[in-house]
Amino acid sequence: MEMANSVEYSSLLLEQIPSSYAGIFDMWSDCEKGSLAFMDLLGLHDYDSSLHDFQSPEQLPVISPPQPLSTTTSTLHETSEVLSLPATPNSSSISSSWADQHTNDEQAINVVARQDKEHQKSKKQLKPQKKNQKKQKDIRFAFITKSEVDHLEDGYRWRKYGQKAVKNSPFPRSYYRCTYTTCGVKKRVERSHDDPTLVVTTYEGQHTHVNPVMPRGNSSGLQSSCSNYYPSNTIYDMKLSYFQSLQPPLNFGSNYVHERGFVTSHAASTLEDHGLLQDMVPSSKQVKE
DNA sequence: CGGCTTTGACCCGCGC
DNA sequence: GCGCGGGTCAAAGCCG
Repeated sequence: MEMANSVEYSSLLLEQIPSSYAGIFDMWSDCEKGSLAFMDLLGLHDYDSSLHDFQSPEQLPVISPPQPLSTTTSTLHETSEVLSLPATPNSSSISSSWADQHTNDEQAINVVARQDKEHQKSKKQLKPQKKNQKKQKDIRFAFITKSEVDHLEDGYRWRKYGQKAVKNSPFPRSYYRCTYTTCGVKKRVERSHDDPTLVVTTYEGQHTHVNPVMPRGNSSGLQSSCSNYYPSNTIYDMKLSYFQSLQPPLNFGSNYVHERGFVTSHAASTLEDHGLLQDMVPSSKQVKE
């Protein structure tokens, strides 16, 4: 029943993903409405009992990374440029920089979305507070990244607060919390035991603040709509960018796209000068639209 | 010294 | 009721 809906929903969204979409692997629903769907990846292993109820990884459409994303360090640095990272990404306050972390890594993979009905049967509820928080809007999404580093830089600052061994997996799961005082966003990071090169990152909650790392110039629409908690680049960006391509209501100008260093399939068709971005843009042949 | 990671202990839900 | 597994806490240690 519920599950059926979830699957449907997932399929629906998946269909909208350009197979060549550069690096975006999940979707974020309208943040304004607070109707965010819960995005999860499936089938990696028992990574979350609430996540693996619909497909095996083999069944998932794999989104091929754009060609230029090679595994070399240089390319990855290039990538970081493409993503318009801050000039000083290696801020000591950040657990690790994009460049550092992406040494040798590649881009990600695929995604499946679904509503997280189950998350409510959530875990620990030490305080009523938490209980409520959980029940309210547990925005959650996940994505798989092919990377040698576990903790991918997403522009926010995270503090690790736990690590647990995962059943049936040699790889532990790490728990991070956003360091911003009033922000309760968490994220879990773990490796797939099926394919150790895959890293599953699950975000939980919404940031209630601006990206501390990248107070980038206000680029329009997104600010107003997804406002303060959108990160400046990388994964969140990709996510948002992708979502933009699906749902135009947000004012997502080409400037923004360009500046952000990420081009959705939608935007790509309208942009002429991508510069390095071209590396991230799927060739027209690949774009299914 | 502040911020972060590590890690064992603890809590809780769930299945048997 | 008990054991297991997942999630969190918090003290201790590390590091710049």
